[in-house]
Amino acid sequence: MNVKTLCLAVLNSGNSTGYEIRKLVSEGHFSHFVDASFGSIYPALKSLGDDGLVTSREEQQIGKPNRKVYSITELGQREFLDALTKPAQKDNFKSEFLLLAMCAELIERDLVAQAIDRQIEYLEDEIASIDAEVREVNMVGADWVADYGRTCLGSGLKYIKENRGDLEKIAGTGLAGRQVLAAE
Amino acid sequence: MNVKTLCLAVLNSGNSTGYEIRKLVSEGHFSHFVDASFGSIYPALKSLGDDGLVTSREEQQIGKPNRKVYSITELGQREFLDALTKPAQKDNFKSEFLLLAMCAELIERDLVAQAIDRQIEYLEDEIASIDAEVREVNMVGADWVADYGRTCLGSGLKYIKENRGDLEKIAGTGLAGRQVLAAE
DNA sequence: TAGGCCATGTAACCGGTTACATGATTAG
DNA sequence: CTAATCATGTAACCGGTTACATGGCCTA
Repeated sequence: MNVKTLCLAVLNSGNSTGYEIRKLVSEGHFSHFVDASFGSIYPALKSLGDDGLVTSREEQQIGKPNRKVYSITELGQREFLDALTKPAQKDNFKSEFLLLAMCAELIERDLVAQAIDRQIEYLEDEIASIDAEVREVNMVGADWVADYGRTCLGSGLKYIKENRGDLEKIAGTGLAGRQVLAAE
Repeated sequence: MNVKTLCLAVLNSGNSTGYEIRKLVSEGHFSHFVDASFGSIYPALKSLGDDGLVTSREEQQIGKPNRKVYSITELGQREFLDALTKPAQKDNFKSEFLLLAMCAELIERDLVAQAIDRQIEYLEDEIASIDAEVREVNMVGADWVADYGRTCLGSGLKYIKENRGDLEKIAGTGLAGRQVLAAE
């Protein structure tokens, strides 16, 4: 999923500016499963315009900089539908926390506990922001996606809270055996 | 989390070759929360060697190409611990499926149903491979991580199976209203 | 008056992927 | 006989980020 398609997706549900797309995509409700920054969104929008997939009109504002409102064209809609027709790329998940958890035996207990605390806080924040953001998007599918997110994050959070003891128990147990391993 | 640190993490739990690291990291048990390819792992290993964080020795094999077995040094272990001490980067999750789900109203019902089928299959595969791979890693934390993965993926899978009807119901409902939106 | 928000845009940089080169062995 | 597995490595390329430039308005 490249930034162009992402822009089309957002614009497909209503007109928007580059600034707003970035906000939605990297702070708002979309931010939980996609991401993009100014440096890729503005060029993408420009290129989409060149290809006739979007149009734009400049809007004056009082006391604020002009904004360039983009709308998707029929061609753009077709392009977007096309992109969705081909099998979606698999989900992509990266987690430093899980890497640390995997290596727990080699890390001091305090450090592991700290990492767990931070992860819990992070997951709780994430869930809270889903609740807050879902109202800002006028798409029917948003509620379904929000529920899905709450479910997954919630079950992960519950697992960590209930089983953190097990991880903390094994923390540091590999430190003594390290010399043996190194000598091999 | 860059590839170098990732290599240190793997090597911290035992000696390994570039080939094996890639397998573990992009097909094996690590692959569910990190990723890297040959083109980044081999240069990373080389650079780690230059910095004295790992050592390597070449091993002859009969009927197979030589393998270069890397071991982490004490310096490397310290470096790795250091990397883990600073707060972990937040989890990073990307999902084309959720983007599609979010836009469900603008997509034909069949297409949505198809995407859901594929997502279910993907999640089931993912869970099955966790079960298969966890035995291949000799780290105590692996079981905890595997359980975490099963929990999260399982709850997501369950949600999709139970609520797919709701999503399919709203699929395509936005297609008629599109003209109105475009005219605005 | 300092910092944050609104708002658009560019250029340098970088981490990583893709594809290629090489080649023996083994399984189907 | 073909394809896959083992195994290491390089080079071109690319998508995207980071940081910068610009500047008015509003809030603390």
